[in-house]
Amino acid sequence: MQTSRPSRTKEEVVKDFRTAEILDAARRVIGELGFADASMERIALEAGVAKGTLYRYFESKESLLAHALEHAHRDMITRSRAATQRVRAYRDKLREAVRAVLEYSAEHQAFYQALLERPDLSIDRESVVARTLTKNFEEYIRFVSGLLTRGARSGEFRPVDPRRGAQFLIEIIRSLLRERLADRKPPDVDSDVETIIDFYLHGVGAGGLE
Amino acid sequence: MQTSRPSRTKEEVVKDFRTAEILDAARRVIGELGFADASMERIALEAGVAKGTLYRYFESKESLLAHALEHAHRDMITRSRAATQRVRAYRDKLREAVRAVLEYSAEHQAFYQALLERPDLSIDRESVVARTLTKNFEEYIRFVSGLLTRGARSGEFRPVDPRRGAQFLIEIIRSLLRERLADRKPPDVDSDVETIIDFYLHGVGAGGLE
Amino acid sequence: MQTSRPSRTKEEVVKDFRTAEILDAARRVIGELGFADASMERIALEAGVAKGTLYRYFESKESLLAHALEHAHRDMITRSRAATQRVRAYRDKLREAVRAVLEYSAEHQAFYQALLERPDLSIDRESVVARTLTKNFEEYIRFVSGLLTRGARSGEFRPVDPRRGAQFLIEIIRSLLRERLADRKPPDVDSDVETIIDFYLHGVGAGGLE
Amino acid sequence: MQTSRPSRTKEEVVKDFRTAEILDAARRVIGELGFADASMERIALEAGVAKGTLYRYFESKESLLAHALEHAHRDMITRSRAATQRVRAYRDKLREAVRAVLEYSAEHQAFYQALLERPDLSIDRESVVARTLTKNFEEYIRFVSGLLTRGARSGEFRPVDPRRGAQFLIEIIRSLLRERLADRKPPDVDSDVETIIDFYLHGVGAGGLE
DNA sequence: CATGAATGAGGCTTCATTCAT
DNA sequence: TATGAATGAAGCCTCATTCAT
Repeated sequence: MQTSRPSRTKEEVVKDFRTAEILDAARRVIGELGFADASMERIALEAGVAKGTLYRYFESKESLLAHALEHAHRDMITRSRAATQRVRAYRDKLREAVRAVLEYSAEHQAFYQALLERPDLSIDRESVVARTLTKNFEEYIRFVSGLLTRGARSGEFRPVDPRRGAQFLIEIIRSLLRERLADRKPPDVDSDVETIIDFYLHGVGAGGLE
Repeated sequence: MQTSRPSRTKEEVVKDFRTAEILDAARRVIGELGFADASMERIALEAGVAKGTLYRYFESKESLLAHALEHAHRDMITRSRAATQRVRAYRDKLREAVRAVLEYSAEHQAFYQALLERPDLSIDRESVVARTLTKNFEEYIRFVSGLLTRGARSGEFRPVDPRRGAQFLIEIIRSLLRERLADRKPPDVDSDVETIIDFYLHGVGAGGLE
Repeated sequence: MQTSRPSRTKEEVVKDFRTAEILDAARRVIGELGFADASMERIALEAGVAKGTLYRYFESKESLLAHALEHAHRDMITRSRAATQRVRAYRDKLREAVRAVLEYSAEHQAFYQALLERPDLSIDRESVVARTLTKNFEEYIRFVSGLLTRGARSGEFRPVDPRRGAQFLIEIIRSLLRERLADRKPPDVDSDVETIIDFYLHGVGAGGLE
Repeated sequence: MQTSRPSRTKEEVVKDFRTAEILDAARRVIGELGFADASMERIALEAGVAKGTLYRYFESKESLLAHALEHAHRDMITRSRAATQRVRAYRDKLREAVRAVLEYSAEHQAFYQALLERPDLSIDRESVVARTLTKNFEEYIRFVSGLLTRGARSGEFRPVDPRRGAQFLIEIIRSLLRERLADRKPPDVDSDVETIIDFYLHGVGAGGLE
């Protein structure tokens, strides 16, 4: 009467569930305290498990943090891709990608900064966390620069170096994100999306010859 | 013929020299290992002094790091201001400010990132270091937004929110900086300056209606 | 037949046992080296645990020392009270209180001095340890001066200032204690008790007019 | 014209003067902060000399503290002896000795406690300081017990163990001293002298049989 | 002789990791 | 498998002592 041998045993399901719980807890703790003060103790507390349990799911703190980043990154990039597919024009795709990021961040608060973070002063540069950040960052860069490349081909964008262009967009988003996170009552997402897109498309120049 | 105003005793000169040596050592260590792993032990080693000696010059690790940031920030902003005064047009002022930052960073490598850094995931958010970063960042924001405001009045720039505009520029510079720092052989500064200015003034839009 | 109220889990029992072990180790170390040289390292060694373990039981060195004092003080005052209740006459109560102290100290050696110690030259005067000493000392003062007051009312004692009288008794005890502790073979307790009581009741005067 | 070769050269006089200055400074610092917090830095500051200078006069911190104790002890015992010689009766001698101590302590405040201090919890027991304290204490004990012995021979005192009797007196004095030092406005010396002498001669007993 | 900058041993405390239950 | 007590390396800081000037 048992269901036809599921591809995953009950143990595996439980394990995956716990893993996700822990990663979420890590996300919350990092968001609240920052990387530097996110201790295993605190993460365990937040996850409602014992400290030792964390080591049954992750081999080290480094690994746990790296997975937490990866986890959130997956979430975010999935949303971004989905959002861009709902519209046609590349300007609109860009707009929706920006909106997806801002919305995601609104849900996950401060932690989110780390997603677009690069290997930074704060983190041991040889570390797994650093490599994960770099990898995630690169993936997002490729995603955005893909939009730019195809948008340039379609004539909607100037033919700028797409990698550079993508980087710039990401930085601008992060900058605005930071403000939003600092604000107790940030403006609504739409208005910030427009600010970014307007600036990103037209720059600050008055339009005359340079 | 010698001036009768010694103004600084030999001891003061020596003290200032040592202070600068330590700050430079700190700058190198932070550049190499990041904030999180910059220990007093390591800084002392780099400076060629004993651990205890650091405490003759700075009352705590926090204070030392904060001063290292401040020290570099002063250098950089001084250069930026000077550079902008050598030219008239606001677009040129902007260009020279960007160049000053890139050049300064070329000399001080990775540490430099911290200068434009804001209180970040890596750093205890209540700390003196965090406050110093915020202060420095705010000062640079005011400097750039001053340029934007006056440039807008002169008709060279669109009337965007100057604080936002300044933030965006700084983020773009940081983004490029990061690439330069990662590159073993970064392109020459002029070319990167043009990339930034071009993007910053015109955006990536093709120019049609949005 | 067994009680159904476990009241304390096995973990709590173990915890209490360890706590007591550590406090005893601290007591020995303080007794051996004095407060000033009682380091956490040394206490951990004496207790047979790692340095870090101490911090699972006490939040700081101060707290550990303060609890060690408190721990021993509780022991001692409990015994003193019990001893005084076994006899009627106030002179006898006094005698038994003195005996309790001397006996207790015989068991706990040098550390014991600290129990009757007041915030002293050796200890940071604002510290928790200092406050604990003061508190303990005051409690003992009240206990003794209670005996004096009631004994005076019963006509057994002269109506001296009871607080002063209590202080004097404690100091006399301490003085004798010190000798006992210094001696490898102190005289038996009874004889010292009589010495104290005799002196305390009659003074050194020959009895004529002053 | 120079005075006929003084027994001490000018250098020696200066040296002795400096030595005394430093010892006084140490006395003040110990009185203010206690032994545990009396650092060489602080003593040098108080004495108005450089830290290194202290080591020209004393070979170590230990030695300096021991000499400071010795120095103050000499002062005090000299006064006590002188005071006892101004009167005949042993009860009066005792009274004057007590008064000398209280008066001396009024001048030198908290530091004074250390004079009657015995090797204590606070101090490394093998140390020079500990040995100095013991020595000083013993000397004072001998002084007082001499009074008691001779007073007993003259019939003024009961024939108690003179060493014990001396100890008890010293402890009683210390106890009162402590109160005086804690009080912002201690009662006048005379009244405390009488309290001590009254208690010391007659005890607290009501006079009936024990 | 005097100075005070420099030293470095040693003290307190934190926290990632291990392991017996 | 989960726990959390125990561990000890490593970090920050203090201060007695030394020594070049």
